[in-house]
Amino acid sequence: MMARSTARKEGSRKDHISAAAAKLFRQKGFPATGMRDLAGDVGMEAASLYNHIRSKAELLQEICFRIASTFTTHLKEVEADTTMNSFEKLEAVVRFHVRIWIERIDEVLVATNESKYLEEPSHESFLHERRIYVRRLEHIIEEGIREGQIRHTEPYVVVLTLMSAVRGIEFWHRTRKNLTASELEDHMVSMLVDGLKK
Amino acid sequence: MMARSTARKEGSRKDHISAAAAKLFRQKGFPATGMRDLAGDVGMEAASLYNHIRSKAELLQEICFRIASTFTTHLKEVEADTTMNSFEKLEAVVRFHVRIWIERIDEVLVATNESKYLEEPSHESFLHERRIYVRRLEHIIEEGIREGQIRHTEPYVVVLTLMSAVRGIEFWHRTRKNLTASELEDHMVSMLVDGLKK
DNA sequence: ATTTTGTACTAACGCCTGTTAGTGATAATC
DNA sequence: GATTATCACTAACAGGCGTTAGTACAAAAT
Repeated sequence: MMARSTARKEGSRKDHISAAAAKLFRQKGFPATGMRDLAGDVGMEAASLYNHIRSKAELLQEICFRIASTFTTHLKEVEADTTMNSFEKLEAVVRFHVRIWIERIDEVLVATNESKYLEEPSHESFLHERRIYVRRLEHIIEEGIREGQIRHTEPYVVVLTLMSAVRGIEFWHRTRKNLTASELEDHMVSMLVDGLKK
Repeated sequence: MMARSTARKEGSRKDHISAAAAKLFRQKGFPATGMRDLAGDVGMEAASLYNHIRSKAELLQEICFRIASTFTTHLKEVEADTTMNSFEKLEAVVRFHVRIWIERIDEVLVATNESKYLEEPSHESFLHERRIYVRRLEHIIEEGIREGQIRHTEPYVVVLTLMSAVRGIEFWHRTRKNLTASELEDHMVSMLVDGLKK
Protein backbone atom coordinates (compact mmCIF):
# COMPACT_ATOMS: atom_id res chain seq x y z
CA MET A 1 0.00 0.00 0.00
CA MET A 2 0.92 3.62 -0.39
CA ALA A 3 2.21 5.37 2.69
CA ARG A 4 1.55 9.04 3.26
CA SER A 5 5.08 10.10 2.56
CA THR A 6 5.01 8.15 -0.69
CA ALA A 7 1.70 9.72 -1.52
CA ARG A 8 3.16 13.15 -1.06
CA LYS A 9 6.12 12.21 -3.20
CA GLU A 10 3.86 10.79 -5.92
CA GLY A 11 1.74 13.91 -5.87
CA SER A 12 4.64 16.29 -6.18
CA ARG A 13 6.17 14.12 -8.89
CA LYS A 14 3.04 14.29 -10.98
CA ASP A 15 2.66 18.00 -10.34
CA HIS A 16 6.23 18.46 -11.44
CA ILE A 17 5.51 16.62 -14.68
CA SER A 18 2.34 18.61 -15.21
CA ALA A 19 4.11 21.92 -14.71
CA ALA A 20 6.90 20.91 -17.08
CA ALA A 21 4.30 19.81 -19.61
CA ALA A 22 2.50 23.15 -19.39
CA LYS A 23 5.76 24.94 -20.02
CA LEU A 24 6.62 22.77 -23.01
CA PHE A 25 3.12 22.73 -24.48
CA ARG A 26 3.14 26.48 -24.26
CA GLN A 27 6.57 26.93 -25.84
CA LYS A 28 6.52 24.28 -28.54
CA GLY A 29 2.82 23.57 -28.89
CA PHE A 30 1.10 20.33 -27.94
CA PRO A 31 1.69 18.29 -31.12
CA ALA A 32 5.32 19.35 -31.39
CA THR A 33 6.09 18.41 -27.79
CA GLY A 34 7.42 14.89 -27.58
CA MET A 35 7.20 12.65 -24.58
CA ARG A 36 10.97 12.35 -24.81
CA ASP A 37 11.29 16.15 -24.52
CA LEU A 38 9.09 16.13 -21.46
CA ALA A 39 10.91 13.19 -19.93
CA GLY A 40 14.22 14.97 -20.43
CA ASP A 41 12.95 18.05 -18.64
CA VAL A 42 11.80 16.14 -15.57
CA GLY A 43 14.88 13.90 -15.58
CA MET A 44 13.71 10.46 -16.61
CA GLU A 45 13.09 8.29 -19.66
CA ALA A 46 9.93 8.72 -21.72
CA ALA A 47 8.56 5.32 -20.79
CA SER A 48 8.93 6.09 -17.08
CA LEU A 49 6.46 8.95 -17.35
CA TYR A 50 3.73 6.36 -17.66
CA ASN A 51 4.23 5.36 -14.03
CA HIS A 52 2.71 8.75 -13.20
CA ILE A 53 0.37 9.67 -16.03
CA ARG A 54 -2.03 7.77 -18.22
CA SER A 55 -1.29 9.55 -21.50
CA LYS A 56 -0.13 12.74 -23.14
CA ALA A 57 -3.76 13.61 -23.81
CA GLU A 58 -4.64 13.35 -20.14
CA LEU A 59 -1.88 15.80 -19.30
CA LEU A 60 -3.34 18.38 -21.66
CA GLN A 61 -6.82 17.78 -20.34
CA GLU A 62 -5.82 18.34 -16.73
CA ILE A 63 -3.98 21.56 -17.53
CA CYS A 64 -6.88 22.99 -19.53
CA PHE A 65 -9.61 22.16 -17.06
CA ARG A 66 -7.63 23.14 -14.00
CA ILE A 67 -7.10 26.67 -15.28
CA ALA A 68 -10.64 26.89 -16.61
CA SER A 69 -12.03 26.11 -13.18
CA THR A 70 -9.87 28.86 -11.72
CA PHE A 71 -11.76 31.34 -13.86
CA THR A 72 -15.24 29.95 -13.34
CA THR A 73 -14.76 29.66 -9.59
CA HIS A 74 -13.69 33.28 -9.35
CA LEU A 75 -16.55 34.45 -11.53
CA LYS A 76 -19.02 32.68 -9.29
CA GLU A 77 -17.61 34.47 -6.26
CA VAL A 78 -17.88 37.84 -7.99
CA GLU A 79 -21.44 37.18 -9.08
CA ALA A 80 -22.41 36.30 -5.53
CA ASP A 81 -20.81 39.40 -4.04
CA THR A 82 -23.58 41.87 -3.26
CA THR A 83 -21.26 44.68 -2.19
CA MET A 84 -20.21 45.44 -5.80
CA ASN A 85 -22.25 47.05 -8.54
CA SER A 86 -22.02 45.72 -12.10
CA PHE A 87 -19.20 47.97 -13.15
CA GLU A 88 -17.15 46.98 -10.14
CA LYS A 89 -17.86 43.34 -10.85
CA LEU A 90 -16.62 43.74 -14.39
CA GLU A 91 -13.50 45.47 -13.19
CA ALA A 92 -12.88 42.70 -10.67
CA VAL A 93 -13.15 40.07 -13.36
CA VAL A 94 -10.83 41.94 -15.71
CA ARG A 95 -8.30 42.42 -12.94
CA PHE A 96 -8.44 38.71 -12.18
CA HIS A 97 -7.83 37.88 -15.84
CA VAL A 98 -4.84 40.17 -15.99
CA ARG A 99 -3.41 38.76 -12.79
CA ILE A 100 -3.80 35.13 -13.82
CA TRP A 101 -2.28 35.87 -17.20
CA ILE A 102 0.71 37.37 -15.43
CA GLU A 103 1.11 34.70 -12.77
CA ARG A 104 0.17 31.51 -14.57
CA ILE A 105 0.93 32.25 -18.18
CA ASP A 106 2.01 28.74 -19.11
CA GLU A 107 -1.25 27.13 -18.13
CA VAL A 108 -3.40 29.94 -19.48
CA LEU A 109 -1.68 29.91 -22.84
CA VAL A 110 -2.02 26.15 -23.09
CA ALA A 111 -5.75 26.42 -22.35
CA THR A 112 -6.05 29.19 -24.92
CA ASN A 113 -3.90 27.90 -27.76
CA GLU A 114 -3.74 24.14 -27.32
CA SER A 115 -7.24 23.27 -26.13
CA LYS A 116 -8.11 22.45 -29.73
CA TYR A 117 -6.06 19.29 -29.32
CA LEU A 118 -8.30 17.97 -26.55
CA GLU A 119 -9.95 14.68 -27.46
CA GLU A 120 -13.52 14.78 -28.37
CA PRO A 121 -15.75 14.55 -25.38
CA SER A 122 -13.40 16.86 -23.48
CA HIS A 123 -12.97 19.35 -26.28
CA GLU A 124 -16.65 19.98 -26.72
CA SER A 125 -17.23 20.36 -23.00
CA PHE A 126 -14.32 22.79 -22.76
CA LEU A 127 -15.81 24.95 -25.50
CA HIS A 128 -19.20 24.68 -23.84
CA GLU A 129 -17.78 25.87 -20.54
CA ARG A 130 -16.15 28.77 -22.32
CA ARG A 131 -19.34 29.79 -24.08
CA ILE A 132 -21.19 29.83 -20.77
CA TYR A 133 -18.44 31.91 -19.21
CA VAL A 134 -18.72 34.46 -22.02
CA ARG A 135 -22.46 34.62 -21.64
CA ARG A 136 -22.20 35.26 -17.90
CA LEU A 137 -19.79 38.12 -18.57
CA GLU A 138 -22.15 39.55 -21.16
CA HIS A 139 -24.88 39.38 -18.55
CA ILE A 140 -22.88 41.49 -16.10
CA ILE A 141 -22.31 44.09 -18.82
CA GLU A 142 -25.96 44.17 -19.85
CA GLU A 143 -26.89 44.73 -16.24
CA GLY A 144 -24.35 47.51 -15.93
CA ILE A 145 -25.75 49.21 -18.99
CA ARG A 146 -29.31 48.87 -17.71
CA GLU A 147 -28.32 50.31 -14.34
CA GLY A 148 -26.43 53.16 -15.99
CA GLN A 149 -22.94 52.34 -14.71
CA ILE A 150 -21.57 51.17 -18.04
CA ARG A 151 -21.59 53.01 -21.33
CA HIS A 152 -23.93 51.79 -24.02
CA THR A 153 -21.91 49.23 -26.00
CA GLU A 154 -22.28 45.87 -27.70
CA PRO A 155 -21.73 43.41 -24.81
CA TYR A 156 -20.49 40.59 -27.00
CA VAL A 157 -17.82 42.76 -28.59
CA VAL A 158 -16.78 44.05 -25.19
CA VAL A 159 -16.34 40.57 -23.78
CA LEU A 160 -14.46 39.38 -26.86
CA THR A 161 -12.15 42.35 -26.62
CA LEU A 162 -11.54 42.12 -22.90
CA MET A 163 -10.77 38.43 -23.00
CA SER A 164 -8.39 38.82 -25.92
CA ALA A 165 -6.65 42.01 -24.91
CA VAL A 166 -4.91 40.29 -22.01
CA ARG A 167 -3.09 38.09 -24.49
CA GLY A 168 -0.72 40.99 -25.00
CA ILE A 169 0.73 40.02 -21.65
CA GLU A 170 2.41 37.12 -23.41
CA PHE A 171 4.75 39.55 -25.15
CA TRP A 172 5.39 41.55 -22.03
CA HIS A 173 6.41 38.27 -20.40
CA ARG A 174 8.92 37.56 -23.14
CA THR A 175 10.47 40.93 -23.67
CA ARG A 176 10.14 43.98 -21.48
CA LYS A 177 10.45 43.80 -17.78
CA ASN A 178 11.12 47.49 -17.26
CA LEU A 179 7.47 47.54 -16.35
CA THR A 180 6.75 45.67 -13.12
CA ALA A 181 3.91 43.19 -12.94
CA SER A 182 1.74 45.40 -10.78
CA GLU A 183 2.33 48.45 -12.99
CA LEU A 184 1.33 46.40 -16.01
CA GLU A 185 -1.73 45.17 -14.16
CA ASP A 186 -2.90 48.65 -13.26
CA HIS A 187 -2.25 50.13 -16.68
CA MET A 188 -3.99 47.34 -18.48
CA VAL A 189 -7.02 47.22 -16.22
CA SER A 190 -7.54 50.96 -16.42
CA MET A 191 -7.07 51.01 -20.17
CA LEU A 192 -9.60 48.25 -20.65
CA VAL A 193 -12.16 49.36 -18.14
CA ASP A 194 -12.00 53.14 -17.89
CA GLY A 195 -13.36 53.59 -21.40
CA LEU A 196 -16.45 51.63 -20.40
CA LYS A 197 -17.35 53.80 -17.44
CA LYS A 198 -20.30 56.08 -17.96
CA MET B 1 9.77 26.80 -71.86
CA MET B 2 6.76 27.96 -69.98
CA ALA B 3 3.97 29.53 -72.00
CA ARG B 4 1.89 32.28 -70.52
CA SER B 5 -1.15 30.10 -70.05
CA THR B 6 0.98 27.51 -68.30
CA ALA B 7 2.48 30.22 -66.15
CA ARG B 8 -0.94 31.38 -65.13
CA LYS B 9 -1.96 27.83 -64.34
CA GLU B 10 1.19 27.25 -62.29
CA GLY B 11 0.68 30.46 -60.39
CA SER B 12 -2.90 29.77 -59.52
CA ARG B 13 -2.05 26.20 -58.58
CA LYS B 14 0.55 27.32 -56.10
CA ASP B 15 -1.71 30.02 -54.73
CA HIS B 16 -4.39 27.41 -54.28
CA ILE B 17 -1.99 25.24 -52.31
CA SER B 18 -0.87 28.19 -50.22
CA ALA B 19 -4.43 29.18 -49.38
CA ALA B 20 -5.33 25.61 -48.44
CA ALA B 21 -2.18 25.43 -46.32
CA ALA B 22 -3.10 28.63 -44.49
CA LYS B 23 -6.52 27.23 -43.74
CA LEU B 24 -5.12 23.95 -42.45
CA PHE B 25 -2.23 25.48 -40.50
CA ARG B 26 -4.74 27.74 -38.83
CA GLN B 27 -7.23 24.99 -37.99
CA LYS B 28 -4.91 22.15 -36.99
CA GLY B 29 -1.67 24.00 -36.28
CA PHE B 30 1.51 23.72 -38.32
CA PRO B 31 3.06 20.60 -36.76
CA ALA B 32 -0.23 18.73 -36.75
CA THR B 33 -0.91 19.43 -40.41
CA GLY B 34 0.38 16.63 -42.61
CA MET B 35 1.39 16.98 -46.22
CA ARG B 36 -1.11 14.21 -46.92
CA ASP B 37 -3.88 16.34 -45.37
CA LEU B 38 -2.90 19.27 -47.52
CA ALA B 39 -2.62 17.14 -50.65
CA GLY B 40 -6.08 15.74 -50.01
CA ASP B 41 -7.55 19.23 -49.74
CA VAL B 42 -6.09 20.37 -53.04
CA GLY B 43 -6.85 17.09 -54.78
CA MET B 44 -3.55 15.35 -55.36
CA GLU B 45 -1.06 13.03 -53.75
CA ALA B 46 1.39 14.32 -51.15
CA ALA B 47 4.42 13.73 -53.34
CA SER B 48 2.87 15.76 -56.16
CA LEU B 49 2.85 18.87 -54.01
CA TYR B 50 6.61 19.03 -54.47
CA ASN B 51 6.16 19.94 -58.13
CA HIS B 52 4.87 23.28 -56.85
CA ILE B 53 6.55 23.94 -53.53
CA ARG B 54 9.97 23.35 -52.12
CA SER B 55 8.97 22.26 -48.63
CA LYS B 56 6.38 22.52 -45.90
CA ALA B 57 8.59 25.08 -44.16
CA GLU B 58 8.65 27.31 -47.23
CA LEU B 59 4.88 27.32 -47.28
CA LEU B 60 4.73 28.60 -43.72
CA GLN B 61 7.38 31.18 -44.43
CA GLU B 62 5.55 32.62 -47.40
CA ILE B 63 2.28 32.88 -45.51
CA CYS B 64 3.86 34.60 -42.53
CA PHE B 65 5.89 37.15 -44.47
CA ARG B 66 3.17 37.91 -46.98
CA ILE B 67 0.74 38.98 -44.26
CA ALA B 68 3.46 40.75 -42.31
CA SER B 69 4.28 42.91 -45.31
CA THR B 70 0.59 43.80 -45.63
CA PHE B 71 0.80 45.42 -42.23
CA THR B 72 4.14 47.13 -42.63
CA THR B 73 3.19 48.50 -46.05
CA HIS B 74 0.02 50.00 -44.69
CA LEU B 75 1.79 51.47 -41.68
CA LYS B 76 4.28 53.18 -43.95
CA GLU B 77 1.45 54.77 -45.91
CA VAL B 78 -0.18 56.03 -42.75
CA GLU B 79 3.07 57.44 -41.41
CA ALA B 80 3.62 59.33 -44.66
CA ASP B 81 0.11 60.79 -44.72
CA THR B 82 0.36 64.41 -43.61
CA THR B 83 -3.39 65.03 -43.59
CA MET B 84 -3.90 63.03 -40.37
CA ASN B 85 -2.88 63.91 -36.86
CA SER B 86 -1.45 61.25 -34.55
CA PHE B 87 -4.77 60.20 -33.11
CA GLU B 88 -6.24 59.75 -36.57
CA LYS B 89 -3.20 57.77 -37.60
CA LEU B 90 -3.64 55.46 -34.66
CA GLU B 91 -7.29 55.02 -35.47
CA ALA B 92 -6.46 54.25 -39.10
CA VAL B 93 -3.99 51.58 -38.05
CA VAL B 94 -6.41 50.00 -35.61
CA ARG B 95 -9.13 49.97 -38.24
CA PHE B 96 -6.78 48.31 -40.67
CA HIS B 97 -5.93 45.64 -38.11
CA VAL B 98 -9.57 44.92 -37.45
CA ARG B 99 -10.35 44.75 -41.15
CA ILE B 100 -7.49 42.41 -41.99
CA TRP B 101 -8.39 40.17 -39.06
CA ILE B 102 -11.90 39.96 -40.45
CA GLU B 103 -10.99 39.47 -44.09
CA ARG B 104 -7.86 37.37 -43.94
CA ILE B 105 -8.16 35.52 -40.69
CA ASP B 106 -6.46 32.32 -41.86
CA GLU B 107 -3.23 34.01 -42.81
CA VAL B 108 -3.24 36.37 -39.86
CA LEU B 109 -3.77 33.57 -37.38
CA VAL B 110 -1.01 31.52 -38.95
CA ALA B 111 1.38 34.45 -38.68
CA THR B 112 0.31 35.00 -35.08
CA ASN B 113 0.17 31.45 -33.75
CA GLU B 114 2.42 29.39 -36.00
CA SER B 115 5.29 31.76 -36.73
CA LYS B 116 7.20 30.11 -33.91
CA TYR B 117 7.69 27.14 -36.22
CA LEU B 118 9.62 29.19 -38.76
CA GLU B 119 13.14 27.93 -39.28
CA GLU B 120 15.90 29.89 -37.75
CA PRO B 121 17.04 32.68 -39.95
CA SER B 122 13.41 33.42 -40.87
CA HIS B 123 12.08 33.19 -37.37
CA GLU B 124 14.43 35.75 -35.95
CA SER B 125 13.84 38.18 -38.80
CA PHE B 126 10.09 37.78 -38.39
CA LEU B 127 10.34 38.65 -34.69
CA HIS B 128 12.63 41.53 -35.55
CA GLU B 129 10.14 42.92 -38.05
CA ARG B 130 7.42 42.64 -35.43
CA ARG B 131 9.44 44.45 -32.80
CA ILE B 132 10.08 47.31 -35.20
CA TYR B 133 6.40 47.48 -36.05
CA VAL B 134 5.52 47.73 -32.36
CA ARG B 135 8.08 50.47 -31.86
CA ARG B 136 6.69 52.51 -34.74
CA LEU B 137 3.21 52.25 -33.26
CA GLU B 138 4.53 53.34 -29.89
CA HIS B 139 6.08 56.30 -31.63
CA ILE B 140 2.75 57.42 -33.06
CA ILE B 141 1.20 57.20 -29.61
CA GLU B 142 4.02 59.15 -27.95
CA GLU B 143 3.59 61.84 -30.55
CA GLY B 144 -0.16 61.94 -29.96
CA ILE B 145 0.40 62.32 -26.24
CA ARG B 146 2.93 65.09 -26.77
CA GLU B 147 0.58 66.92 -29.11
CA GLY B 148 -2.32 66.52 -26.69
CA GLN B 149 -4.57 64.38 -28.89
CA ILE B 150 -4.12 61.18 -26.92
CA ARG B 151 -4.63 60.64 -23.22
CA HIS B 152 -1.57 60.15 -21.09
CA THR B 153 -0.98 56.38 -21.07
CA GLU B 154 1.81 53.85 -21.21
CA PRO B 155 2.45 53.49 -24.98
CA TYR B 156 3.84 49.98 -24.77
CA VAL B 157 0.80 48.69 -22.89
CA VAL B 158 -1.50 50.42 -25.35
CA VAL B 159 0.17 48.83 -28.34
CA LEU B 160 0.19 45.41 -26.70
CA THR B 161 -3.47 45.72 -25.90
CA LEU B 162 -4.54 47.02 -29.29
CA MET B 163 -2.68 44.33 -31.18
CA SER B 164 -4.06 41.57 -28.99
CA ALA B 165 -7.62 42.76 -28.64
CA VAL B 166 -8.36 42.07 -32.29
CA ARG B 167 -7.74 38.40 -31.64
CA GLY B 168 -11.25 38.27 -30.27
CA ILE B 169 -12.37 38.41 -33.89
CA GLU B 170 -11.34 34.78 -34.16
CA PHE B 171 -14.27 33.80 -31.97
CA TRP B 172 -16.69 36.06 -33.77
CA HIS B 173 -15.63 34.30 -36.96
CA ARG B 174 -16.43 30.91 -35.50
CA THR B 175 -19.65 31.57 -33.70
CA ARG B 176 -21.87 34.61 -33.97
CA LYS B 177 -22.70 36.15 -37.24
CA ASN B 178 -25.72 38.10 -36.01
CA LEU B 179 -23.26 40.94 -36.04
CA THR B 180 -22.18 41.94 -39.54
CA ALA B 181 -18.53 42.45 -40.34
CA SER B 182 -18.83 46.20 -40.64
CA GLU B 183 -20.81 46.48 -37.39
CA LEU B 184 -18.13 44.47 -35.65
CA GLU B 185 -15.46 46.67 -37.18
CA ASP B 186 -17.07 49.89 -35.99
CA HIS B 187 -17.81 48.63 -32.50
CA MET B 188 -14.36 47.27 -32.01
CA VAL B 189 -12.53 50.30 -33.36
CA SER B 190 -14.54 52.68 -31.23
CA MET B 191 -14.16 50.56 -28.14
CA LEU B 192 -10.40 50.37 -28.58
CA VAL B 193 -9.77 53.94 -29.64
CA ASP B 194 -12.41 56.13 -28.02
CA GLY B 195 -11.01 55.57 -24.56
CA LEU B 196 -7.67 56.93 -25.73
CA LYS B 197 -9.03 60.23 -27.01
CA LYS B 198 -8.27 63.20 -24.86
C1' DA C 1 7.25 15.25 -86.06
C1' DT C 2 10.38 15.53 -82.38
C1' DT C 3 11.89 17.30 -78.31
C1' DT C 4 11.15 19.54 -74.08
C1' DT C 5 8.56 20.80 -70.10
C1' DG C 6 5.08 20.36 -66.54
C1' DT C 7 2.75 17.65 -63.51
C1' DA C 8 0.65 13.65 -61.56
C1' DC C 9 1.50 9.10 -60.03
C1' DT C 10 3.52 4.83 -57.03
C1' DA C 11 6.99 3.13 -54.03
C1' DA C 12 9.97 3.82 -50.77
C1' DC C 13 13.47 6.00 -47.49
C1' DG C 14 14.98 7.03 -42.71
C1' DC C 15 13.34 9.05 -38.85
C1' DC C 16 10.35 10.15 -35.15
C1' DT C 17 6.00 9.37 -32.52
C1' DG C 18 3.15 7.73 -28.25
C1' DT C 19 2.87 3.78 -25.87
C1' DT C 20 3.46 -1.21 -23.94
C1' DA C 21 5.96 -5.23 -22.01
C1' DG C 22 9.02 -6.94 -19.11
C1' DT C 23 12.90 -6.49 -15.62
C1' DG C 24 15.18 -5.24 -11.51
C1' DA C 25 16.08 -2.34 -7.58
C1' DT C 26 14.56 0.25 -3.68
C1' DA C 27 11.46 1.26 -0.05
C1' DA C 28 7.20 0.64 2.70
C1' DT C 29 3.96 -2.80 4.98
C1' DC C 30 2.84 -6.86 7.40
C1' DG D 1 12.41 -11.22 7.46
C1' DA D 2 9.03 -11.85 3.90
C1' DT D 3 6.03 -9.64 0.89
C1' DT D 4 4.17 -6.16 -1.70
C1' DA D 5 4.11 -1.69 -4.12
C1' DT D 6 6.56 2.00 -6.42
C1' DC D 7 9.26 3.51 -10.00
C1' DA D 8 12.96 3.94 -13.40
C1' DC D 9 15.07 1.34 -16.75
C1' DT D 10 15.83 -1.04 -21.77
C1' DA D 11 13.84 -2.78 -25.85
C1' DA D 12 10.53 -2.71 -28.98
C1' DC D 13 6.03 -1.94 -31.50
C1' DA D 14 3.08 -0.14 -35.16
C1' DG D 15 2.13 3.84 -37.44
C1' DG D 16 2.92 8.39 -39.06
C1' DC D 17 6.08 11.99 -40.80
C1' DG D 18 8.38 14.99 -44.72
C1' DT D 19 10.61 14.07 -48.60
C1' DT D 20 13.04 11.79 -52.82
C1' DA D 21 13.49 8.77 -56.91
C1' DG D 22 11.79 7.14 -60.82
C1' DT D 23 8.08 6.79 -64.20
C1' DA D 24 4.33 8.00 -67.37
C1' DC D 25 1.62 10.84 -69.96
C1' DA D 26 -0.12 15.16 -71.85
C1' DA D 27 0.64 19.65 -73.62
C1' DA D 28 3.66 23.15 -75.50
C1' DA D 29 7.78 24.59 -78.12
C1' DT D 30 10.90 23.85 -81.68
